[in-house]
Amino acid sequence: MYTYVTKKMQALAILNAIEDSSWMDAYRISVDTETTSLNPYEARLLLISISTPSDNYVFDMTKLSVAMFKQVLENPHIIKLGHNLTYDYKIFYHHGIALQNMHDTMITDRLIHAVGYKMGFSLADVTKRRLGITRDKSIRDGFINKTNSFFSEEELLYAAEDTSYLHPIYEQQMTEMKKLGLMRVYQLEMSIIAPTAMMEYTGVYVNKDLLSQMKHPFEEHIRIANKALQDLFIAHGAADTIVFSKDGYYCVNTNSTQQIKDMLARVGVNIPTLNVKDVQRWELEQKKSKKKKTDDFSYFDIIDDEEIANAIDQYPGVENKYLRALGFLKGARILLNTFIYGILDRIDNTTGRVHPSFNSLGAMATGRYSSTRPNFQNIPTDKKLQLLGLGAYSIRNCIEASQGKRIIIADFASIELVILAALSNDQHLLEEILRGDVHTFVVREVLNYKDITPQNKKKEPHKFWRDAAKTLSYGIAYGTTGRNISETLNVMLASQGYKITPQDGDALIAKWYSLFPTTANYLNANARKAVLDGYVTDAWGRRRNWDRSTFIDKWKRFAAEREGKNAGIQGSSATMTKRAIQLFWERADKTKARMIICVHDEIVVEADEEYTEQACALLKEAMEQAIKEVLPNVAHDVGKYEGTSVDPKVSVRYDK
DNA sequence: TGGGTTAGCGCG
DNA sequence: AAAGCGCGCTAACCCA
Repeated sequence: MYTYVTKKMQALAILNAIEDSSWMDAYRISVDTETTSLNPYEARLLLISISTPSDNYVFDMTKLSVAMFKQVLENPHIIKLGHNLTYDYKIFYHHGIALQNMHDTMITDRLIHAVGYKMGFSLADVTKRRLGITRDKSIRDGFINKTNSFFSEEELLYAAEDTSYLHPIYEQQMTEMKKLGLMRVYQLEMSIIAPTAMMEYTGVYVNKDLLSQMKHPFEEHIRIANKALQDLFIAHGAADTIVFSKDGYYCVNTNSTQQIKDMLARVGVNIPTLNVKDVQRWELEQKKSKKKKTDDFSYFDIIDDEEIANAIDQYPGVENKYLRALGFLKGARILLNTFIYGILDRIDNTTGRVHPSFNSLGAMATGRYSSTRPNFQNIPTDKKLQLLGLGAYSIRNCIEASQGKRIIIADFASIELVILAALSNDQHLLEEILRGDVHTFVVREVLNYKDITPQNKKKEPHKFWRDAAKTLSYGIAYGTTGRNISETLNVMLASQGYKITPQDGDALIAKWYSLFPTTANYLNANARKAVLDGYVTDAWGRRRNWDRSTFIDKWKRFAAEREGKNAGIQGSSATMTKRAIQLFWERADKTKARMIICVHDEIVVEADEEYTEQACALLKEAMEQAIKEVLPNVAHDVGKYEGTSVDPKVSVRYDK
């Protein structure tokens, strides 16, 4: 049963009645919008569906004005239920309405489930799972690009049902969250819907011309590296057929892992996989068995462009010259296709900006944000471009503050070890991190390299050891194994002439654990908890869950142990960032400063030039307060030491 | 032809 | 045989 509302007087009467109910404790309505587009700048509002706990209304927005909804939707005493409210927030904001007091049934279900495997969270999925009702999504899809203003009985009923289901879903969710101790993180998640929606709505200014200028040099690098590989395979007799086209000739599609592996086998390089990690593993084996070289040639003999030949020659990671050229080619290709064409294609026609989606529980197992279309959490650093011999260009520098504004970048510097130490309440580790230099300590005590001092730690060869110590400590926070850490360290320390066996790796982890037994206990306890209880929690009670029935497979169990060690750390880090986002949202002038990107432990804000100083201060304050609230046992030290102080940087672009 | 998966690589 | 955590995107590949 629902009421189809087309007349202004009728609509006002209904909205007034809802407003009158707001004196009730925790009075709630559910809200949904049907629009012609998912882009808030283009979307035409077709229907607004509202359900109270007892009645369903479908408002025909082709006949009614959205302004009359302002009072109800902004009323802080009325809870607004919705599925994926980030979207509805943007739609209403575009019409001058800022939703208040939201309960998002999609985010809440993600929070409750929080598992490491793929699960559906569309309204249809949640309705099916919780109420056993199957929904036909095709009716909803019919609203997109709708040109007329006639609504069928079926469409109206569908809209009304959608909102009516949200009430029983809400009741289930609240009961479950209270039982699971999730209320604190739930409040946090709901409070960042608005800043998340506004981050998407605001978008990021990208200098189109600057980014476009990068196409040609990247294409040249790719063309030359590709030609070099073709020539090599042909010269070494690996080519069956050579195809000639207007762009030159080729014997293999260098994009195809399968074809490349076949070609490599023909020139004597028999390798199972081509990713860097496996290649490094394979190369170590080759060295051990003293196989004779199959790549006895120079890039300078086959590549005319000296600079590119040199860049490939210097490209780090792997030794074998076929594989190195291939790695170089793949690196250049991903940058061109994903980040240059990919971002250019996403510049919005209406705003001239790029509007990525930020999914506040995209990393649904851990609590971190994810970013899509495009992903703004994996923009290459300038170092990557330098390695490709393209250091004259920068993708990050194409992301600019718009006219009269500034970009502010602030991150929690190396917060994960602080979190690990604080969660473990390991006074010794905290002491080393906060008042000393834990990596230098690990160099001396675990790696047994004694020449390092606080003064020379940034100079070679001491820096090598410090980097290795850093890798070991972070590896431990990720639940690394002896075998893995030995391989990683072998690559890092190869130039120093050191070799580490998997057994040595085990010994390093054991030594690290023996120096910080309290932290070791925390990590091992969480590994056990993941397996025995099927969940672990972060500092504010955020849970990550595992399906314990899979643990009869010991490899699944081992994976859960590693994940269990890391989940509390990564979850707490996400909680900290989100708390900072909320505090900044509460305190900053939203018309003068807005978050535009969030990369896990980094918050990027675009602010009016004259408001920059104040925005920096507010951001620093919000982030440092977040550290204190998430890690109360280090609150006393916050702001005093490198690991617990935040130092926002101001620029006209996203440079880091 | 179209959807789902895999391999590889970008970031924290 | 499987072995560091968390993500998303592109091209190739696989199958219907």
